[in-house]
Amino acid sequence: MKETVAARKKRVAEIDQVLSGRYPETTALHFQNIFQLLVATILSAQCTDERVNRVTPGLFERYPDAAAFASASLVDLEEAVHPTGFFRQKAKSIKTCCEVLVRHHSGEVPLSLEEMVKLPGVGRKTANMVLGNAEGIPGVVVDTHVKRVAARMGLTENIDPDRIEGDLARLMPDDRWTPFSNLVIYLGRDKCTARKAKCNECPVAGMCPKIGL
DNA sequence: CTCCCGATAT
DNA sequence: ATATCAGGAG
Repeated sequence: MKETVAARKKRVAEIDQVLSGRYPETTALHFQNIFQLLVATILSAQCTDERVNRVTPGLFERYPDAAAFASASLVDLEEAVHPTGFFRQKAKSIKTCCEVLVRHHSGEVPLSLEEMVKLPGVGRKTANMVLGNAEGIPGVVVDTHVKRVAARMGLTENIDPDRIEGDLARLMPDDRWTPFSNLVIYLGRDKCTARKAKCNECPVAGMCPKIGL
């Protein structure tokens, strides 16, 4: 029988509560300000945070702000971000993004989703992640982990990330959007992995239809 | 839909 | 050998 919206909301609240207790601190990307988090998040595409964190300290020492990246040599930048993969793409994204920041935003990261998404190399996932974690502006982050876990746990029937974002947003108050996203991402990396999910070790297995609702 | 990149898990 | 990894652009 089909789960009601109210029942699903309650289940989400329980999942949120259990994960909050289990994973008190989930921020994995190292940053000191919103600009650094933006750059780090662009670098994190299809790559682990660990590899990103290995690169960013030296990167921000060499390029402290948007102006520095905007005037950087593309070849140097490519070399600096090389270990994170997709290095040509990412170097170009960061450089052109910083050029836009300098040209149209006084070198500062705009604090709205609509403006951030206009930046080259920045989509909704990146914008929501950055605004939520650096500025406390609520947003559901739908990355590959959230997409997978939400589907497995029966929190959405959609495949499209934008629709999943809407589905999850409607299931909880907006002040839980960012924390819940972080928790689910952590769970996705830790237990609910893409290839071989460790359901026997999962703290919210009891709330997952895959195990038994 | 493909492409970008390379390491690692399976 | 192949799928996947904190995706987004063309």
